Amino acid sequence: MTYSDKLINYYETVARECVLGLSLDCVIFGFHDTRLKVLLVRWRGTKEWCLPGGFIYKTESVDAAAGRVLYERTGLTQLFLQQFHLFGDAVRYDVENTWQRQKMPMPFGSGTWPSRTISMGYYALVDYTKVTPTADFLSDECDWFDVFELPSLLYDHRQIINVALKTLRLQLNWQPIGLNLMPEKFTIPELQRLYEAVLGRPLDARNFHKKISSLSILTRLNERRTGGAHKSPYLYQFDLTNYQKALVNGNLIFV
Amino acid sequence: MTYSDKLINYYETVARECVLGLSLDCVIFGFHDTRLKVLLVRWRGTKEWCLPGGFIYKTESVDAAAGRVLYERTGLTQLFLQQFHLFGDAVRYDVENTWQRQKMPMPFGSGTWPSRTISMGYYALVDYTKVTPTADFLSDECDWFDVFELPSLLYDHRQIINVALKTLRLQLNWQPIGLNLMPEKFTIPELQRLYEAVLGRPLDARNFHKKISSLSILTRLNERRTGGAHKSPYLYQFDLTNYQKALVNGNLIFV
DNA sequence: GCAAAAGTGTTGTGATTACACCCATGC
DNA sequence: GCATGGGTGTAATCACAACACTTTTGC
Repeated sequence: MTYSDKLINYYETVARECVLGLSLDCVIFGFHDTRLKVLLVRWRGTKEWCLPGGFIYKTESVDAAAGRVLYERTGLTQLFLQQFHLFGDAVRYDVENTWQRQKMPMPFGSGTWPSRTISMGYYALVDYTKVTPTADFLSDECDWFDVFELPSLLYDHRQIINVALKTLRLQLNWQPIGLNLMPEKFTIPELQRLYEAVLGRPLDARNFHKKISSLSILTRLNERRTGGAHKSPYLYQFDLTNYQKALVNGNLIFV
Repeated sequence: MTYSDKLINYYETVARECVLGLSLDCVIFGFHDTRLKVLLVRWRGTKEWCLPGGFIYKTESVDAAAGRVLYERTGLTQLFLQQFHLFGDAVRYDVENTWQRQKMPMPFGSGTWPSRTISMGYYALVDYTKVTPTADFLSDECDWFDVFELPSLLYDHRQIINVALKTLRLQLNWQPIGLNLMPEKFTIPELQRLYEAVLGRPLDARNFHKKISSLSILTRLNERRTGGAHKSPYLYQFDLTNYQKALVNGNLIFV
């Protein structure tokens, strides 16, 4: 059985068992080395990348389907995962061009397969250090990219990432961004780098420290991060109880 | 041809021409007599109400489909219309119970019709005075209801309205709520009633007046609203240029 | 005249911003 | 010892919340 046959077989299975005409695209954000990252997969046999995505089983909730896609690519469960936009334009991208770039028999126009696909966008925030990027049946590779240095993307996925980033910025104050993107232990300057990476502008270290401290959402550990050619910063971890309270009160403001 | 036959015919047409398994529900907010209103339709031959909704033609954008549904129920075009949530639980409501309450042959389980429906929620803000509520093929009646005094609703539509209201409250500061819900000319106390209706709590008249004035988004007209047994308030209208600026700056804050 | 709502200003408080120096570490 | 980044406090400004009385109108 050639890969091409397998692919056709795959689309037949999807057409039988999944909701037709609706798909998911997941923008998975991570944070590493002062940069905001996004997880992409490389389409099999090509140099084209795209967002991890998938279909929804007929008896599965849409949120659960998004969780499943994320688990398959990252190995993580219980992620921070959130709807952000339904991409439903009548013509979202150049189907012909995309088909050629994917170098694969695509099911478009086959009768059972719809000629256009509506896609629900989810974004996820994950701890970069805990992710094991894993390719799937349709892809050769799965890897992180700097959100400001993206490769050539299939479909309208660049636009989807832009909308996700815009949403992330708006929700920075109301959502547990730090909690989900940082590793368990981290320093305050590292957390500041995350906020700076998301907002795209520098923040004042003293004001950041003061603000974070005033929220009582962090616990200082009796450990320091050593190795840098400078004063060793303290390590912190989130105080979950107080973090929840601060979120409910909408106090996490860095606009 | 009986109505029942027509209904079956309708669902067959939808199955042929529309995206299957995905529908729209529109929460249309209006403001009248100091109360926040929502537009509902009464299911034909029953006392059950539900949100105006519809399906998406295969070649139509989802946003355009929502605009179409709204036009059909209100007669308005160019409405403020916004996605707010995708309702995609595997089991959203008791299908059997709903079917009985609708007293109609429903297409569920007919083979071509999917056994579950995912629904995209849109909310719209409209000028109550300009709306002509119009029933459709599936409904006997279309009318406004106080958002806090809703009748018995089909499906999970009460929950959808709750989510829409929550979204509206969150977006009160960032979206042109007043511009879309108020008639062309209005008084500042009337605008204050709208904010109070959305937020569900009273606001201080002096602070409200001061805040609104400081934004320079209103133009005072040389007219007053007469007829009340009290001092006649000035009429105002929105200064669109400055309104847009204030929105971009995120200044419209009444949290 | 009287009831009902409109219109208006000041003050206190809390949050945000701007800003500069010393300290610890690795090399 | 020196370069690098970490850690810390104060003062000015701004936005928001609390608060009371006079004016206008219809009846």
